[in-house]
Amino acid sequence: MPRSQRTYHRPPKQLSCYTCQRRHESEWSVLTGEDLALLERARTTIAYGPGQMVFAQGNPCRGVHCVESGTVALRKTDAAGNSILVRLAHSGQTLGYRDFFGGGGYGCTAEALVPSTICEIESGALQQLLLQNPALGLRFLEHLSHDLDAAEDSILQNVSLSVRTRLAHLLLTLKDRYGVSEGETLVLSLPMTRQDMAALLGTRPETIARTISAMESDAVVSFSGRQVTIPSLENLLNEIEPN
Amino acid sequence: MPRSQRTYHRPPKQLSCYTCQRRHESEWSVLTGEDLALLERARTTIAYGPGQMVFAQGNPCRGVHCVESGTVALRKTDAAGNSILVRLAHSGQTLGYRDFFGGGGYGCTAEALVPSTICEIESGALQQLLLQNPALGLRFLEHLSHDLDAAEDSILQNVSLSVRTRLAHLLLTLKDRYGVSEGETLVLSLPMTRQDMAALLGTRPETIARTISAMESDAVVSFSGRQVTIPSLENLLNEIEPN
DNA sequence: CGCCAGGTTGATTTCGCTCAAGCAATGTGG
DNA sequence: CCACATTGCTTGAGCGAAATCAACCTGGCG
Repeated sequence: MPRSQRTYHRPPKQLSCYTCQRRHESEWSVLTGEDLALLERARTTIAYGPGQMVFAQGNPCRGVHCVESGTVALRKTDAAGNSILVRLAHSGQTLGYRDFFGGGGYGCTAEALVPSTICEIESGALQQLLLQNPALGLRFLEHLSHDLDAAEDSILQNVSLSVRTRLAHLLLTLKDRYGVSEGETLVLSLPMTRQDMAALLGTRPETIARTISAMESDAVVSFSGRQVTIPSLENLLNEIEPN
Repeated sequence: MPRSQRTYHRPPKQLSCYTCQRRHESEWSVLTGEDLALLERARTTIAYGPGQMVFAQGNPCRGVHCVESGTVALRKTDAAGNSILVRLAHSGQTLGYRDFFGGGGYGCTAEALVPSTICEIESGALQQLLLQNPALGLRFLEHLSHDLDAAEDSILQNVSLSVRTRLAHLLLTLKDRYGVSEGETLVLSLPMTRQDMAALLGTRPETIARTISAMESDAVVSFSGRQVTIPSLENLLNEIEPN
């Protein structure tokens, strides 16, 4: 359950697809001229606070969502109420395309973890763009392929690797985006709670806590709230190659 | 390791995209006229025997593959040698599109489980078709979206459900394609070994054997080689709703 | 101040893995 | 045609990683 479902929105600063730096990293980079103008017209920008929901699993898909800034968690819940954190989405990434193409409702719930600015592209315009510009579809195909690849890797990881190894993997993927290097040591500030980490690794919060203290007593990492200190990247890398 | 990697091929009977019944269930159903003619020209048909490899993980992607008849297993192996069966592909389904769109090599190995006839569509032609006909790309986007959805469901299942429940799920999904109803009881002939079932559920062959005998002593199912008898579908359905 | 969600720690249990042995069916070569 | 290897399957014994249940701590906040 997201911390807050209130519809409080920070007033977004003025954005435009023409000036958006993120656009060049995204699928929309293939658009020019009239196509880009259509995108601009179909866009709505909304600012979300931490804990606010961007869209909810099962709701009809309104369009796709571009993260201009911030971090968004995608959660999936099954009928029995079990839930996992499918993945994190960062600035420059597009959300909800899976649901747009697949039809039906959203397959997961999206929740902003930190203050985030997100543009929403309305379905009709997107449909039109895709039919006008095959290159856009190809970009989405590429994106979706990589996501599928990542999902399959994640299945394989879950069945074959220990929680400790998976946690090491997670920290290593987070370091690029949230880490600051201070000489030899590396400091990262986690964008999420331990419960979220547990949901991401397909385990329980207690297990995360235990694994963290085990790694701390081996001096591989040092946690303090959401601050993680990694004295030697070398040691952390050794965690994922146990042989 | 596939049973056989010999390049022995049964002579395929003459096929054509124009007469292919499977085409209407597939992405290619949106093609007409010159596009369809291009598809026909880019097609090569190959017949595979059980255990033969259609393509291997890591190899460069030659194009996409359409299953005209048969059943194909898609396996994925990680660096440490752990392997899972990602999914099964049946007649009318297209394989290798993920790898085509994502670039790089094939992300998994495809192996025919039963005698199968598979058409290969060469990359260049596919690229051209996608640029000429945006609707084709949309069909692939839809397909890929569903696959991603299935992969995420599978992650959720693996972490939250017991092997017994997952096995019940598997039998229920197989019943539509491989089951024959005999009055009240249902008989299905599995297209795969128990080892494959284990790989599909992310577990070990021993665990599958144990789970099967547990379910047999509860009279939910009855196995005899690859023949499974389900006296009451009701009972099997109860397995997946334990409350 | 007390509440509460998030986090930690401990004790116990359990599910599934590992290792190991044995069996049946199939295939192979002498 | 038999001896032997191979492959798939089953069963047993023991173990271990992680889940569960439960208590307790901590910091933020109304």
